[in-house]
Amino acid sequence: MSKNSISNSVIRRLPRYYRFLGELESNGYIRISSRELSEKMGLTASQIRQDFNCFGEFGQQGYGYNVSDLRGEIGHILGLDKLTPMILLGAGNLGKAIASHIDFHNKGFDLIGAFDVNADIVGKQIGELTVRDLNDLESFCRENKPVAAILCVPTSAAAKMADILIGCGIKAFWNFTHYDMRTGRKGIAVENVHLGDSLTTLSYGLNSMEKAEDEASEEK
Amino acid sequence: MSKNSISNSVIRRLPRYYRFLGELESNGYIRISSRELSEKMGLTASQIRQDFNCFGEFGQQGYGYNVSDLRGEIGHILGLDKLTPMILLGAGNLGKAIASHIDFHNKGFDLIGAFDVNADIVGKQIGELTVRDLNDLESFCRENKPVAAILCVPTSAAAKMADILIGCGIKAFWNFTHYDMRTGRKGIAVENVHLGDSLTTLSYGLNSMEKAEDEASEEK
DNA sequence: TAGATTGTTAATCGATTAACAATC
DNA sequence: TAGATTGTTAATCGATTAACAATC
Repeated sequence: MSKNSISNSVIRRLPRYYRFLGELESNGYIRISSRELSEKMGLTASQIRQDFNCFGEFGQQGYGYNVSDLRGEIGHILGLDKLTPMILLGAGNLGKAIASHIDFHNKGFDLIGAFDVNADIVGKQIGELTVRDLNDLESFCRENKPVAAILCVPTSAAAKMADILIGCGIKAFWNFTHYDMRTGRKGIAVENVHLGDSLTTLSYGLNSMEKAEDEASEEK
Repeated sequence: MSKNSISNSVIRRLPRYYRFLGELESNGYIRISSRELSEKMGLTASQIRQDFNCFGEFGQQGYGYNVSDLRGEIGHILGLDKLTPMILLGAGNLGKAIASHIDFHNKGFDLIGAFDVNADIVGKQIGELTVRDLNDLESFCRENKPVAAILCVPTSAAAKMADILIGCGIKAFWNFTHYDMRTGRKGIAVENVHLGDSLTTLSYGLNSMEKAEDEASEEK
């Protein structure tokens, strides 16, 4: 390994760095110091310097970081300077919305196909894509070699679908089902989204806040 | 505070515990030990016991945990035993999909309204809701007192929209825009989803895996 | 050169794991 | 009672913060 493996905490912050640096660049920033960036992002300057130094020396003492260069480096680390072919499984409400809402090219992917089992959906358009029958999946994969997949199928179908896709050569899953795909399978990258858990967390946040306020007001 | 504040790491695991316990319950489990649960969830038994003990003593020595009771306790901690009225802002592709895809009642929320500025969308149905004009937001809030909001508006409109909503009494935000809502504003709960960052993280995972494999094959 | 700011080491803090006494 | 498993304390591990020498 070139730089012995990066911790998950750091990786989770990289997309946000990339996003902020993009905004800074559009706002005309040429350089930025770790202190200034820390204020904008709500982190410490120390953490920012530590994070960047996992990957190399991107800054210059007495000057700071060149915004455009740094953004380029992080983009490269994230693999955004090439396009991985991706397919969508399940073109219902959610799948369709994801497919049309996300700027895939800016995230390092190219959405090249969409599949569903529902005869009412097959043949419909999603942007420039025509939804295909799931029966055509294998032949499509042989021909077009997609490497990544979006799972928007019903949770009950997720595990089986994942196995089929791995058989077709898929190596990365963006999983929107409630099925907990175990990350760390041999040579498979997984990103579980779990919107339901996210909303549940919000419920906790709201309720614990209200509880704290109630207790504060009782203390008078 | 009853049990001095719970760490974020624990909170993030709670929805997943709740989900797994629900599945166990439907599969007929009456009791489960921390060891058995740890194997199913891919955690350590120690961590599970530590987590639960943040909130009280839910188990019984020599026996384990009663699945249904434990699920109830965690549900209560998460605030799932009441319904917080919630509204949707932005009923485009993504907003519509979220609204129809999520089981709000099981996450402690009740979706009671949807709003958009687009005349083509206003008046359309999302499930049982009719999309309203954004101009009607304030009067709707005065009358129906929603407490939570889903932000599916364009990123450029997010900051202003959030301020308006706070003015209308909204206390919890489920934010799907790219605007980084700073969590920890006075009395406001925020859950940022950032689908784009999630996909970017997948790109990193895929690319770093491929790099590792390339290096491994060079080493022969 | 003097001032600024990085890269990096050391100190602190927090979260996870291990161990075991308490007890069902 | 004996066996099992919790609740909880102590040990370890990892991540964040602070400090400062290196250097632009």
